[in-house]
Amino acid sequence: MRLFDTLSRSARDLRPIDGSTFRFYCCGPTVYGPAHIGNFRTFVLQDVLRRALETGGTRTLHVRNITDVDDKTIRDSQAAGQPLTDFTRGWTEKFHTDCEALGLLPPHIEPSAVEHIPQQIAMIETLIETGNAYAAGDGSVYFKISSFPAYGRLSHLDERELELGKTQNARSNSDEYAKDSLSDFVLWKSRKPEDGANFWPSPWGDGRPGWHLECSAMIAEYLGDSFDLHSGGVDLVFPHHENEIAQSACACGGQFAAGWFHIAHLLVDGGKMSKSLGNLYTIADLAERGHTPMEARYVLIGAHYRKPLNFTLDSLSGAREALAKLAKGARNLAARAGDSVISSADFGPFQAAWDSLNDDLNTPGTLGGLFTGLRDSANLQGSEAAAALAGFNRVLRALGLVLPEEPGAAEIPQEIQDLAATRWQARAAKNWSESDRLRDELAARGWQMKDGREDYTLEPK
RNA sequence: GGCGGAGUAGCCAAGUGGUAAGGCAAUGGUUUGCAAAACCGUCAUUCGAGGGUUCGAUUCCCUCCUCCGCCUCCA
Repeated sequence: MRLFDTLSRSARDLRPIDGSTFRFYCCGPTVYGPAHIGNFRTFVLQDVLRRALETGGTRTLHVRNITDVDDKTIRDSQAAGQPLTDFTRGWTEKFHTDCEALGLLPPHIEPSAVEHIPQQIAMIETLIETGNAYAAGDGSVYFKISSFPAYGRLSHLDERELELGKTQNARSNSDEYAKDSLSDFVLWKSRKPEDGANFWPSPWGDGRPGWHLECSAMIAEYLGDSFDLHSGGVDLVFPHHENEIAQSACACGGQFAAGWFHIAHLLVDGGKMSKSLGNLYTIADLAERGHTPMEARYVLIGAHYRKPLNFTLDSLSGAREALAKLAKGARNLAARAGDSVISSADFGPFQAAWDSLNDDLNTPGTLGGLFTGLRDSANLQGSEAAAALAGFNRVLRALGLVLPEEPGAAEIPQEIQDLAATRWQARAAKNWSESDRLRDELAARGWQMKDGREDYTLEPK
């Protein structure tokens, strides 16, 4: 597996640095509302990466956090009149439901920020001891950027116009007086009235951890000072991941993340997604429009992760047809395979699809490879068909796609079956008007009758 | 303004220094009482615009246009 690394700006082979398990961390959701499809683009691509590694025989350790204490969770929990933990638990459960629907493998470890306050305080103490952080007069603690010369490497700060402190001058910020440098970022936020009951005691007084610190502390707890890959949406490159590097390098030593995997943003109808434009979709929103989570997953992997993806509702309909076509192809292949035993473990006609996936996670190329692979295996029989089907299924699992099943007769309501039978008789009697009327009635009830030469089938529309 | 990314058929979207995968939609045919479904076909002389390098560029270089993201707590 080769993957583009944000830090070195080059594709690198992914091999576990400990020689056995590929350990990676993903910045998880802030649980103050339902996650939207833009969030899920990131989580789905991270899931595909994991599945591809595992399909290729690499063991993984996947850590993804839950951000359950920050400005937004505190603000909205109070607006909802709920204790913070009750509020975030509800949204965490909703997130898990959506993840399962989208076929995301649960992370091996899913730590939450509020459950790691002591670790965060300990990390701040270390940073103060090493001279990388300082307590300000108001009870907040800040990271001293000037103490870490490597600051800005990930986001190429030295190549940017941003002169630390300059752009902040015009900004009104009540904390400014307390910082040595305007660019220093907060590790511990002193308690404020609007925080309500959400504060914790610390050596610097009551308060709560800063957002950036949460990830660093949880990474140190579960992955140590060095691990294989850190991942998130592109918007996290600066300042979040830049700050994590500074905190962790100074507090823990080690190399921190050996590689960085950032997923580009999702656009809707060619523009930015936002609530005010009414184009911010959740999984529930799509379900209301009759689209399944698997259709959403297909769309989300339909573009390369480093390119913006233009999401449209039409693309979901296209995904439905594409998934149905894959399912049909797989059924045809299975029928030709019969009871044959698989004799080889390679990908056969789906080798190109597998190669695409391992070439910087080229998911659209992989999807194309599935269709061409099915086309190229159209004449395979017996064990050759069985081997091809095995390759197809391995690639499909690596993508995390689950194909729609053909509806069984048992799922069709009796009254629908009766209507269909009546129509079939009318049709046999060449009573075309009655036949067409019953066909329309079935359609109105959501069922499509497909006429065959000897028999018919019913499918939900 | 700085940094980063993107512009490929009606839509979504791969890819390559040697002449454009795949999906959706559309459309022709077979089939059908008519449809649908199914099956077999068709569907970019061209890759934002203009220059340059090259035997040859969509792919490399330059300029320009447009769009998106980040620039202190947004995946």
